[in-house]
Amino acid sequence: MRAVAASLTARGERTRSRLLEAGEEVFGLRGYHDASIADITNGAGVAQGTFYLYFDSKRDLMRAVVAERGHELRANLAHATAAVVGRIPKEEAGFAAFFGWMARHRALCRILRNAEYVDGELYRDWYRQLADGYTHALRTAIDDGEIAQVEDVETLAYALMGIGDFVAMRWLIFEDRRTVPPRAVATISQLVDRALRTPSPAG
Amino acid sequence: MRAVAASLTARGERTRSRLLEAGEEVFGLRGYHDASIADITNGAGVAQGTFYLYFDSKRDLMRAVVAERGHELRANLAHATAAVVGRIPKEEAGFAAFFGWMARHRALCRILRNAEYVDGELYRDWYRQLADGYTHALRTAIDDGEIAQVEDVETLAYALMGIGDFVAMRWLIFEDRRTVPPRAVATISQLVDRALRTPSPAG
DNA sequence: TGCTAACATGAATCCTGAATCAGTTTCCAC
DNA sequence: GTGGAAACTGATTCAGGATTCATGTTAGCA
Repeated sequence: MRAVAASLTARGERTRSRLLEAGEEVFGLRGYHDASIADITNGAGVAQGTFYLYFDSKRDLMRAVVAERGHELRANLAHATAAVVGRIPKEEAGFAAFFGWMARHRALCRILRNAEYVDGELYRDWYRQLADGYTHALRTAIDDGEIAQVEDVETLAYALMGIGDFVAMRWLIFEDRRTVPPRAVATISQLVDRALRTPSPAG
Repeated sequence: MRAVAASLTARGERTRSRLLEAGEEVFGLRGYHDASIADITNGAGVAQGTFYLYFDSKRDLMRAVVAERGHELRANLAHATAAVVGRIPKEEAGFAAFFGWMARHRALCRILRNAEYVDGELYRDWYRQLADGYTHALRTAIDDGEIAQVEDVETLAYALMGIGDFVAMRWLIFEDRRTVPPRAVATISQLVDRALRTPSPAG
């Protein structure tokens, strides 16, 4: 029953986008359940009723925030690695881009952990979409002899994602830092290099 | 203002423990916010008022559940690796024990992701306590030349924890399986072995 | 048997906050 | 400059659920 459905003038577009940003911030700060619509509309500088012109419900906003940022992140990662040659250098560029993006969206980092009970599908999809692309890229690299064989490629993808997620969490959330420190990034490079490099020079 | 404080007869102990178990289950199923006290007391087979004889609040129960299970997990991991010789075999035993324990406590796996906004300290402490012990063990192994040097040992600990967490999530939560499949465990063994093994036989 | 403290009950209270709605304001095409 | 559609407003409604409380039940001990 969204009143302002597909159309949206420039003005409406701006308001929607302000709500989206306020939502990201407030959800990140207070968590989904403790974030009130009033908090969000205050943050966006509109009245409470305005909220429902753009989103069906609080949950609907949450979905929109995660979906929107998910697109951005995946596009960002694709762009950051596209020009890099070789899977291992691509991994390093990918981790750097991931940490950079997450540092700029720390709220989202926290939102995601909250998302499972707001919308289970949403939460799974966030990781699955990342994992699917990742798995495919890794499999190609293995087939091309660029990186070492593994028993299960999908597990490799999840393992690498887990590394990124936890190291980001350690610094950006636990310590509330604005960046992941270089020595942490360097450590990941070492690990990835050792874990993925083919045993002998590829033939 | 907990009525039945430190004393607790056998009967009281039993009731408390039933509430704790019901809490773990219901929090895991519905999430912290959607779990009602009524759900929990139903699950435990007691009346609503009884809840407040044992816990100050819903949040207090959450804390108790996480703290109690945290102790169990750490004890379990310590026990599973104690008799194993060598850091890399210890890692394999540790991952196996972690997956086994998590499979038996899938609710907790989901609860944790929810815990950040219920009690931030609680959430951080869960990982920090694991990471601190882990970091110490890895540093010792590096000093002993058992595993390869890394730039930052704590990052290594978080990276390994992230691998375990994500692979557990993939199978136990996303697929709702009762175990992590052997090929996933084998893949992790390969990765850990490659990432940690010293380049040349240790001197 | 009767007494007391521990344990248990569940209806009633009370507050929070999502969603609604009856109107008001802005914008632009004509 | 006027009509109407698109935006916007914020007080009000309403349901859900955490917590309380007045009261009942059990178990062990003199």
